[in-house]
Amino acid sequence: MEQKTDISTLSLALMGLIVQQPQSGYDIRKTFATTPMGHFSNSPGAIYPALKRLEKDGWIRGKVDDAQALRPRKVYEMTPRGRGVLKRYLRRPVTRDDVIWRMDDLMLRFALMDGIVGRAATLGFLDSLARELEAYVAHLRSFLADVGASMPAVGRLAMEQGIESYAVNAAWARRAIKELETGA
Amino acid sequence: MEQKTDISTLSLALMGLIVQQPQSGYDIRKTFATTPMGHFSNSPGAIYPALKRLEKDGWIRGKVDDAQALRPRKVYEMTPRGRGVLKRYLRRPVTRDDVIWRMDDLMLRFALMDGIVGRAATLGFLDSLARELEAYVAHLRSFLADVGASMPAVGRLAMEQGIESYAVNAAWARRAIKELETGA
DNA sequence: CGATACATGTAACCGGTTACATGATTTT
DNA sequence: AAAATCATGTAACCGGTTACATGTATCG
Repeated sequence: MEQKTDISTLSLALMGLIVQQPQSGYDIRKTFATTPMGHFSNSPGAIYPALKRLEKDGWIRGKVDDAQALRPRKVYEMTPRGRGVLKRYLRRPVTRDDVIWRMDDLMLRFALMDGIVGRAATLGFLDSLARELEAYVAHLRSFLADVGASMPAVGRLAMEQGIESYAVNAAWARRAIKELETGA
Repeated sequence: MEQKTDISTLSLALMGLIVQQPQSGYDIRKTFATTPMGHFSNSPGAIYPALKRLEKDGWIRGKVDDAQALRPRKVYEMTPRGRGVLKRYLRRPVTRDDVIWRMDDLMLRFALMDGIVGRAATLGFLDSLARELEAYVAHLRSFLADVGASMPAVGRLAMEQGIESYAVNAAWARRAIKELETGA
């Protein structure tokens, strides 16, 4: 029995909302439309099919709620199996590839994990995130030091923008660790 | 005669390399593999089909170079039509949607535009980029001020990360303007 | 009566990812 | 002889985007 371990960022966002409180696709769309969570999509043509897939995989379960709505709503809730998959996914180590290719995904994982796998795991996550970011920043800086002189000004500036972005994320992660350790 | 105006980030990166110097898919892959440009893809299954599409659209033209290679290389060069499309694309105004959904694309546009549409356009681009970023940061900050108190600590921290990223990009854009104005 | 909110969906399209194929030459 | 380099590609799959479809109920 092979275990599928890959989850798209959108699916992760959907599960992250559903795990906090059972809700319908429409509810999710409203959240996406009114908060920065909308960063993860805003089109029904992505959300409804994604919910179907999650249901087909047995990670969420939809119940038709015909009670008082104009049109029957389908309220999804997490299955135990889905919770397990989600926990495993959230506990995956942070890789270099993640920080290069999937920063969005990492931030979403961070936002969800505290409530699902606990504070200790969150702190560990932030620490490894900071390490990977710092290592990557060092790599980019040395690349820039090597070839920067021979690059046109705009090329150098573009690289600096990238480096600064990663660096500010690393600093943020360090600060987040402190806040979570001292705060509640 | 409708004019297609949409260009994927990968296609833009390909044209950006080819416009600077005619080259083959393999050359491009090497650049992607050894520089941060690799951020825009690294798989032949994306690059070769994308080159074919660009050729089919008449934006680039490939010539087989059978000279001394082990296996014949196909060297692509820009067509006048392709140059026109590229210029028009690079001159498009910066929108709010761009900064939310396509920051990568914006940075690539910045890196390419100086050489293709000139310094003045680049400075104008940076100014409107900074404005859009600052406006979006203000929007996010006011959202956070409204609902931040009622959010869990990790939610607030996640939002702060996003805000800081945009803010550092805005500051970078302002600094880039100064450097490009005073430098060469 | 028309617009808006509620609520869920489908179909066509596009393009990126993964994995594999091909085949010559040079290096170990 | 095996592995790596040069160089280009294809096929299957997946999932996101866009645009459209559907139907009720309430509000102005």
